[in-house]
Amino acid sequence: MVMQKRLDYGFSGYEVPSVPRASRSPRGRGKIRKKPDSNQIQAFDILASVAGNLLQKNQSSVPDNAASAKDPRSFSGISVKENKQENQGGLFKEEQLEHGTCSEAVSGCVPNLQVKHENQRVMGDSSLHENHLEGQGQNVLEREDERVKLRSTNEKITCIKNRSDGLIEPGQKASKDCSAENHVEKPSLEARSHMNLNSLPNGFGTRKLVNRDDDENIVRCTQLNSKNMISGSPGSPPDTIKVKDASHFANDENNSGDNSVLENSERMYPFKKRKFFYQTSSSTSDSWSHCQGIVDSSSPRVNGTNHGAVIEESSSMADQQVHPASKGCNVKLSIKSFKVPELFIDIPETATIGSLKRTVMEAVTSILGDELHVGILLQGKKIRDDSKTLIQTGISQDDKRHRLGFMLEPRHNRMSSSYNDDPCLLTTGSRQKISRQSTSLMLQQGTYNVSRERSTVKIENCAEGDLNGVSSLGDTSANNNNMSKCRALVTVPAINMDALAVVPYRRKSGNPDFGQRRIRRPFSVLEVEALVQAVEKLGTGRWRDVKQRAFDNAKHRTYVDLKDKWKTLVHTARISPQQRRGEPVPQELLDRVLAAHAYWSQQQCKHQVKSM
DNA sequence: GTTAGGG
DNA sequence: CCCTAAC
Repeated sequence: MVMQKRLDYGFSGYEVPSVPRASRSPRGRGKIRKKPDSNQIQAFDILASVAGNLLQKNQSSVPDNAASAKDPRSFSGISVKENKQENQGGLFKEEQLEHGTCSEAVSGCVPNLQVKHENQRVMGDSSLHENHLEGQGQNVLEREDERVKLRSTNEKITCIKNRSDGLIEPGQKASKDCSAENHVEKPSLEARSHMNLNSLPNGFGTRKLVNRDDDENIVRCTQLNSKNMISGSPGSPPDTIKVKDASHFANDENNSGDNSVLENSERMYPFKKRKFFYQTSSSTSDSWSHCQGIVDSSSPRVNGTNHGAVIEESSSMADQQVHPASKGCNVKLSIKSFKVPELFIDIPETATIGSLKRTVMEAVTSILGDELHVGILLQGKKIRDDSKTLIQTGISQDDKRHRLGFMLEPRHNRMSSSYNDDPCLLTTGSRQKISRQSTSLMLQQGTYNVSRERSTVKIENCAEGDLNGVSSLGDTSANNNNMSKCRALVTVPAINMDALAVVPYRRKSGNPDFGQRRIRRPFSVLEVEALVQAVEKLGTGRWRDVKQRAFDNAKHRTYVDLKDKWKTLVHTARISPQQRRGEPVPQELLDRVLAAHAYWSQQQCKHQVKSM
């Protein structure tokens, strides 16, 4: 579907100047007040917080799967039996496509995270900058049973298949240093990556990385013929393009078209500001769908198979550890990595590594952006009794291999009940699946145009990031091909934007005590376009209508959000491109913003004058 | 419940 | 995004 005709810059397309109710004169409404303290970190979970920082820093860091190879159950969310398969056995699947494919596990390691108990001192690198996706970390490829696993220490995911792309090939030997097995079960999450929509030329093949979760954590890399992507010529391999969170955000049916929006996401979530709240929610279901953290004894390197997957006390401490009785001995833990749900990524071959990183990061941050609970696993078992001391639990003992694991569990995992306004609302049936893997959105290869079949896209994910629905702009440009076809594995009947845009947290329903700030969800270019279009038509001051018209299905976008976005767009349009941040908004859109803004401002003035 | 604005 | 006065 195409995004709607572009409006002429003329104002002919504007609707009759309906001045907003009671022409609001510049009455100073807002008032200055002290900023809420709500931001204070509340009962927090240092682990979560640290993890957030780390992620923030390493934008694309992907958690390491490695972990508990021994205890697959730790990840979970998924059925236990699946877990039992353990790694080696076939968790990786390879899929071949006509044009070649490859499967790989994608995993990344979060930089070492060290947590010192007692004093809660966090060591380790926590200073990451915000936008540098590149450059850190090294990719490690491992080959296993003909399957290639890719692991990255920091944030890279490499698609191994085509040489043409210059990526590492499976056969190539890559340095490996990361843990080897990580096939633990994890929830799957799909992340669509539409990389720079604007910058990608049309018609490029798309590479798809799929990390599947079902029982296997695998990532498939599929190459598509560029031609196919574009035209979808018959006989061509099915496009496996995925839609990111498949969220279509708004569709204005009336507007001749849908305003579907593709979301580009290239932004990072502001973990800096994010707060993690400790949730006591009881259900620590066995499904740790989100992330699992693995604490590893300090040293990064591991042996053969378990690189860093297991947690140990830091060696330094280990030596000192005395028996349980000894008090006063701090336990140092180094969380080597947190595991995240599987990621499903489709990305054009032409996308840059940076884009890929961003995409992955986005997916990861989306997951982590949720309200999290930290779960502790000791030798595969979840420790639920929060009142136990480390010593009692055995963590402080000198056993060097505690296999202590940290997991980040999204709150909504357990839910099932209150999902009212939660986007995650899916039908019961689908919910079941969801509960199984709360964070995953899986799309299956298929050939269909997302834009039209949105309703069938399914999602199970908690990603908050941008999940707005998106549909390809038919003609607009480079984006078209990107996501021309995708199908969700799990399908939920008619999902609405919400479903697509799964927002993990429930703000008000949960613990009222902790009003959590909503996660930041930058507007995608498509959303901006939809907004602009609506405002052009309706004018400023009718945000509710704008919302209804263009973002009706995007529950996560309130009219206030739209109003705010418009405000920022106007501001953005007025500043120099160099000063703009975030995902670039096409100048053309900004021009429209200014034009519409000027027009409606004028209308408002006229109206006011008239009424005087 | 909306809108407008400052934070 | 949040918060809230003013509607």
